[in-house]
Amino acid sequence: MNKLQKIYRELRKRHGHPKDQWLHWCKRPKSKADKERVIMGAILTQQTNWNNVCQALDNLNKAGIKTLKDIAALEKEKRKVANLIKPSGFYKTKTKYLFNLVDFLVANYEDFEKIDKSNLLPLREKLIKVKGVGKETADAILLYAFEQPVFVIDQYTRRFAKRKKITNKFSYEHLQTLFQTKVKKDYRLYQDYHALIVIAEQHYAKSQLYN
DNA sequence: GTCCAGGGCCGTT
DNA sequence: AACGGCCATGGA
Repeated sequence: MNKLQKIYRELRKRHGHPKDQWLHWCKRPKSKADKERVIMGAILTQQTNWNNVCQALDNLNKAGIKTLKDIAALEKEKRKVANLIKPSGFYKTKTKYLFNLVDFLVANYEDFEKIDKSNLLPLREKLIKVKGVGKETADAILLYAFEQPVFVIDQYTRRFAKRKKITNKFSYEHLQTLFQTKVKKDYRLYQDYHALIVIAEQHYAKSQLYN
């Protein structure tokens, strides 16, 4: 058993199974609606705290905007969307990014639950070409919506890797390759592992608060 | 009032 | 390739 596998066991021992908890605020995305919400969240959460993202998603929901198609249909009323997502910050940029992504997905992957998952490699490249979608956002979409065994590298993962001295190189590629080669390729495991990293880092941050 | 949060783009070296 | 400025809100 390698180090990353041991760490996963320790995390499970200490924090239990993340169960349906994903990223502390949202259930493991199972239904198509959940997955579409995760896709919206992937843009809204860029450099933004979850409380603000929740408010934005809540605003969209209350306005009856629940699916990617709902957003795509508002092509002529982007201001409306912009106002609803204001709490998530950077709202003018994020409105553009959101429409870029939604337009791409609706046009090419509308029924993304039924597409051929044996040939998804090019999808990551296509996603990254969408203006506003970088590596992390693309990988979050692949892991949570397309259920691909892709390890998402974010600030929490980086801090965790540093704190645990998992490696001494922290580039996106290096960390991702590390996790993906040392941890069994299973999207559910990657989702759980990542959720546990977030939980662990939040615990750690709290414990450091009074030091 | 100040600081910062789960990125990504763009211009400059 | 690497770095810095920028985007904006709400909670601590």
